[in-house]
Amino acid sequence: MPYPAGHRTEVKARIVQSARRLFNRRGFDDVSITQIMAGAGLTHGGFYSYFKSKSDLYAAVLGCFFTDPNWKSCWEGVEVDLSSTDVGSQVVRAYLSRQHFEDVENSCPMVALPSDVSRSGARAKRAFETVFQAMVSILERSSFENGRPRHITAQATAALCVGGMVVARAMVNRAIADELRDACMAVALKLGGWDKQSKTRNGKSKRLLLTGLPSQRGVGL
Amino acid sequence: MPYPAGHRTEVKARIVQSARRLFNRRGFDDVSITQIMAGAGLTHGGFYSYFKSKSDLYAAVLGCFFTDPNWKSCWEGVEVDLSSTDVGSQVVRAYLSRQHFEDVENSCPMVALPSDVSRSGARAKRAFETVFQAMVSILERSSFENGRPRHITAQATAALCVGGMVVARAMVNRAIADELRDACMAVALKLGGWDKQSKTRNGKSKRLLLTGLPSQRGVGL
DNA sequence: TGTACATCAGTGAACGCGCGTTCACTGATGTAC
DNA sequence: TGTACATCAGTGAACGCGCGTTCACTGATGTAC
Repeated sequence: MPYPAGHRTEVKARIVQSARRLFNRRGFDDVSITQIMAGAGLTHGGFYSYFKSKSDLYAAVLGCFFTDPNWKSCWEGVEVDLSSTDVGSQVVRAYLSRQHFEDVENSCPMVALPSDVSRSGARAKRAFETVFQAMVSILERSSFENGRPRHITAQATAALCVGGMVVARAMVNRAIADELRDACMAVALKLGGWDKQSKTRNGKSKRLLLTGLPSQRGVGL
Repeated sequence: MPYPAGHRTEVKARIVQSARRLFNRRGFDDVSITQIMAGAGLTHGGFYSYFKSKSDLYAAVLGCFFTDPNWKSCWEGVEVDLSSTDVGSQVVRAYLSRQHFEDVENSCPMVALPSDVSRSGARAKRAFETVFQAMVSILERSSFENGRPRHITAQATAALCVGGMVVARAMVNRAIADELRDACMAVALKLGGWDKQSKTRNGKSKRLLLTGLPSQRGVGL
């Protein structure tokens, strides 16, 4: 066999990563295969030995947001302790953070690509749905509110986080966008009952990769 | 002067309407000028006597969602009484309704195009921001909650409505999407304090055109 | 009322361009002896 | 260790296509007399 085993797998992952960054920034149509391959250090010709078509890659990219365990980094400095009882609180804070707002390339795809997914096929939508459900289930488990079925509150909280970010990113005025993020964060924390708690519990905190939520051991659905 | 005065204005509006429907359904890049002009009953060649470029039209479309007072119809049967004290409640219900969910073509652009706007220029973002702020101000004025500054709650409620719809549209499973809409509606009504009220007050109800909120007399900002 | 005319809204052929996709080829790799 | 070889990952020229955009033209319109 020429070339070491796993070589193709590694290159394919590089292509997907490049595509993810470019799609997050510019959407599906505005990104060319030449650019994606260049981002992976290759030329366009080789593309079709890895993917059947551009749409195929698109679906793979959306799917990989939660199946690919090889995330390199995600929002440096935003740490979430997965074993803590208030993971929900930390997820909300991280999700609506300035860092997540600014880092479009490494953004959660639910924030960067919802419109594109709406117009896509079942495969992309299924990937989106799974990521969202995973987020809901994390919030649900660490929620403190009892007045209403937790599931309902958790669903709304997740929608509030995603919606707040989506809307904030579509604004011109930075100050207004910041204000909106803050408002959403305050209400989301209230909804989960995390506003009565101390902000953080210490302990060794693992970094939570929000774009890869469900692949985290013991967390996903 | 050949041709009646206002002829061009009327045709231009028709082009914008056609573009709006197509953009809502398929986004910016997947819609061609030929299709837009065909939707307005014309051929592609005439386009450039109305708009400088396709991007120019795009900005005009987003801007017109709130400046154009000539909306023909919007969600037949979904009625909102603008003079009622619980407009907020009605806006929330209409916004998260099954009808709005299904009618993609006549959808609020904040639901159909947020990702596209994020990647666009200042003009499109400014239009988006204005529509959102108008929604917030309606919710704020008819809110009943006093525990927290109303403005914060109103911002979050608006983000929740938009976010719930955006996420619901990006899902495969209809039942899950419906459940999400319901959850968001329940929480949004609670946030505004509208859950303690009777559902509707009667009176002559005007139809509220949600995509054109700010242009409604006495309502917008 | 009828005819000649000027205007200009809309037409459709044509353009260049960049894209997705294909494919014959290259040359770096690990293997066999 | 060295040489010949088979494999195949990656290259880049080439393709057809549809797009945005341009422009010389057509023909319907309202006006002038």
